[in-house]
Amino acid sequence: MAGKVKTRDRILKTALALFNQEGEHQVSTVDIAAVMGISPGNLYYHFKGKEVIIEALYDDFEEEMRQVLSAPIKRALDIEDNWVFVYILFEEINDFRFFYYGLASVLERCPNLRPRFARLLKLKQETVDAVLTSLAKAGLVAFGPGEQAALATRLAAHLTFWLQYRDLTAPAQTGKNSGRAIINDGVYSTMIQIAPYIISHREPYAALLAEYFKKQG
Amino acid sequence: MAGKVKTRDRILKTALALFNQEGEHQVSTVDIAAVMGISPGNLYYHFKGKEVIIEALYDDFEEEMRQVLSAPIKRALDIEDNWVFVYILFEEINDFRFFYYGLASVLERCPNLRPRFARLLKLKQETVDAVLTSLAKAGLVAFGPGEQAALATRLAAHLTFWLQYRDLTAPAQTGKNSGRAIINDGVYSTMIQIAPYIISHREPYAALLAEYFKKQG
DNA sequence: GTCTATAAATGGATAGAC
DNA sequence: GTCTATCCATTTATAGAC
Repeated sequence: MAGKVKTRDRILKTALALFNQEGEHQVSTVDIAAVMGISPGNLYYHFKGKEVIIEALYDDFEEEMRQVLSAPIKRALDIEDNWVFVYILFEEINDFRFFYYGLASVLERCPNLRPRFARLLKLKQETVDAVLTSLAKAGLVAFGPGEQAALATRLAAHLTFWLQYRDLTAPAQTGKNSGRAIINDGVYSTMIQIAPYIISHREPYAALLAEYFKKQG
Repeated sequence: MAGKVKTRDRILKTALALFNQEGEHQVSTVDIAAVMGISPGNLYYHFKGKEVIIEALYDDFEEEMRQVLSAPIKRALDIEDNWVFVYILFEEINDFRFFYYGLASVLERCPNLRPRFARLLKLKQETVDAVLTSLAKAGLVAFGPGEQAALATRLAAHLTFWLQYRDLTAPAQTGKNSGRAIINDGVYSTMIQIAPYIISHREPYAALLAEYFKKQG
């Protein structure tokens, strides 16, 4: 009764897991049904097709992402808070990584997701920009003309393409907690891009970076 | 006789054009044959399948790319030379843009292209690093510890993902010379990332950037 | 080298019984 | 809500005639 999970939700959960594992366009609706042990017809009763499933998953993703991105708006973050913030951001992206690995495929299949994804990218960029502004106001960082906007743009792009980049440069780790390693690398490669602009407490920041780097080694 | 283009080459040329226009996985072998006005059977006589076509195209791309990337090794470049260098790099990428737009799809279909693409990315990064070294030696730029390597890495990634990023942020321009605009934006967004590290001739560089920006407006 | 015809395989989708 | 059975469309791939 109360513990019984609805088939609709099980479909979404299974689809997400399979998409993340194999890539969206390698997984058919029949595959999803087969893994769940239900019939394709049953699956089609709940979702008219694969597009609808993907869009439903995107709804979930966008909602969670917007929530995460609202954190720095609510209150200013110090450097360590930002560390955690970026970590959570990457965790969220990693949870729905099939969007990021197969971006082109997904947007081809679901063209109406394109403007939504673009808007989310813009929101990332604006959020990062706001964070940088608050860091600058706190006197921790300083930017030359245009540098802050450029950095915000770059970091938003970095968030978006990091998984693809990492997949290309590092061997595809199939290990247990390889997800952790990928996230850690992502956080590190993000934070190090801020380093050149730091004007006070440079040493603690460098130490933090070094320690973080050691932990993931 | 001498003017007669071999069918094999026409297939490659047509496939490349279609892939770039519509995206690789939207174009079937039948489509290619139809556009050329030959039969699918004939196409299969020349290429065993789509993979083989894609790999042949990648052979061409890699060869040209390696040639372009060898330029800065042969002789040191000044700032203006580098401008041209980056422009040619983006032109080359744009000529085979279907690899970059649908990277995940392509690598799923042709897994043996993955290590080759990864090696090419590494070569880009090493080349950029060499260019930065020569600029630093000429006293035009200066880097803190680790900054040069980080910048080289970022620029190589930028070259690789620029098309995807631009496609997401800017409306898909179907105009005549939209390719030019995309390339110009790519060059600009690359060169501006070097700006923070310039220590001499800052003004001429800024002027160059501004002028370039005006041209593409 | 090139064609026609057709096979084989897949993935998306629906109808109707239970 | 769920299943079985089936159909349709697309794409890849091959056989054999010209």
